[in-house]
Amino acid sequence: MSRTRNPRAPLAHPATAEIDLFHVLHALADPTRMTVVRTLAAEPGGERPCGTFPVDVAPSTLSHHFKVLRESGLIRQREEVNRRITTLRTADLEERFPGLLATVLTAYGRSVAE
Amino acid sequence: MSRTRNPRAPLAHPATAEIDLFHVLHALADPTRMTVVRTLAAEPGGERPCGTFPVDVAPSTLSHHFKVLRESGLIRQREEVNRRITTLRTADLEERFPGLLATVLTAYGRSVAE
DNA sequence: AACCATGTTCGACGAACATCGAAATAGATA
DNA sequence: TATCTATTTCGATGTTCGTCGAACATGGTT
Repeated sequence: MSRTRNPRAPLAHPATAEIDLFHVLHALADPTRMTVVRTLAAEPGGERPCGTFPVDVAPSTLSHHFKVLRESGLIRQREEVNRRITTLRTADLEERFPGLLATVLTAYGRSVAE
Repeated sequence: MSRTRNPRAPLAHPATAEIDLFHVLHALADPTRMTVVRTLAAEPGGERPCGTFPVDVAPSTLSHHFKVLRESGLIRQREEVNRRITTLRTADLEERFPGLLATVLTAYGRSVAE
């Protein structure tokens, strides 16, 4: 018995009804994670692999942020060939907290525009 | 020279244009602070002294939360006789991030109602 | 002058967080 | 099979956070 790792955990996502507002707000209160969310929201129906986000952190750090986003219910990730594809849970968020995501993204757009 | 304290600092508030979205989201991502905001929002034009909020933390802890809320731009505090009166910066928030506060408060109402 | 009420600052604590580098996993390719 | 690519997990580090109790500041009351 040498290794007791848990590689490739089964990617748990909260159900729509279980999405917690405080977790969502906390997840959005970070520039790197906001960039991820905003990038996904920019292209409707957008999916993209982890490596393609315009963020400036180490891969392991980004992986951590994906976990936070996933567990908060903001994004969904599915396994694919050699990639992990990320999508925004737009509809689920809209069902759980109507208007929240759009309003926050608009607010972010404002603050970027000075 | 014995004491180098700074009692009763002059209560700095960010200008409306300087309100930072990440600070706001972070401030709202805490149950105690959310309770403060929600309590103020519940009564239109509501003002109330610090001691009258339905929260369950030590006075010093609450004071800390007020500081976070004040510095994020969510609340305004003014000195009065022996009290410090707190108000929600509803109009300023609306100007800076339209719809954000209302949407978040509605979302919170939802999550409380299960 | 003592006391009380209100709310703050200070200093400490453990928990959570953002970050990284190294090692590991899994599949595709050479 | 060895290697490359994509991404995660692990372990460590330094920082921020939420919390508290103790002490302090201010002003009204006794």
